Amino acid sequence: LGRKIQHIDFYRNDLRDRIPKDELLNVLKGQSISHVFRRSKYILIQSRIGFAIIHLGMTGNLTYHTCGTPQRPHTHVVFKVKDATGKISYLHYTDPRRFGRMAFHLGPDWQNHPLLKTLGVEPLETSRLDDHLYHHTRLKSRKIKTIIMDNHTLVGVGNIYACEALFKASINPFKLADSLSRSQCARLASSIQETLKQAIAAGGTTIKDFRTTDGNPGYFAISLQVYGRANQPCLRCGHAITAQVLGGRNTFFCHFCQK
DNA sequence: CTCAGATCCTGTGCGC
DNA sequence: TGCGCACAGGATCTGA
Repeated sequence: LGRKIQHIDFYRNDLRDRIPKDELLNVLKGQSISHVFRRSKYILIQSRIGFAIIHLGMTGNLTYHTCGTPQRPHTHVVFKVKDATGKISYLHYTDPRRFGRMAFHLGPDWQNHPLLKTLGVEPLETSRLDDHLYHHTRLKSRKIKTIIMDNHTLVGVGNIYACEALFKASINPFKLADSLSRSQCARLASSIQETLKQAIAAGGTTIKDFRTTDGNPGYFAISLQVYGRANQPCLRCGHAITAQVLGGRNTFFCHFCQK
């Protein structure tokens, strides 16, 4: 916060989408950073002009360096930053699989950006997530797992946490959404919140690539109850965990515990 | 309305 | 040892 972006170097511009270089320079170059926050998995960096919007995708990360030249392969963007004392540092955007994304928004109304305006609720900032889930599941014949992974319903729940939350709530991922009772919605809502809180407290889930901002892996993987445990015994009942594709994603659950 | 399948991408881990 | 292939995942799009 308060630091000034002096320059941005782009080493390639094809992430998931083309990086809007000129627009990002317009928003950030010569400007000081007034606010940094996130909505869903999008990081927003605010200046007087507008916002840079950054999604890290699967394998993206932002790290500080004293050197402006890329230190690792797959460093695609480098922000040159000056603090109040005049000290220069460099924020490197690195993303091997280039599933990440950079976008921009002019003016203060970031909520209207096309990537952000259709997003559902923040699960940890919604007091009645149970009601929200109940209303969102009525008259829906989709399977419940695809509903909680859909960012139009709520954000932040990817494949790993969807599997874990459904196990915690004892709900079968293939169950049709509108067949969930009110109490099942309540159980699912609190399971989602608990799962996310526990994962955040553990520093996230590292399967392979993920690193926290200090460069360490996240330790939630050791707490996973079902994800990645196909054919291993359910930790609650001992029956074998099932792996089955749902919505194009491998889905892990216990046939016996999850109804 | 819903879903399967494809798409974007690279590192990894497997079988042969 | 080395090659080819399947797989992982967030978000979105197409066609059925």
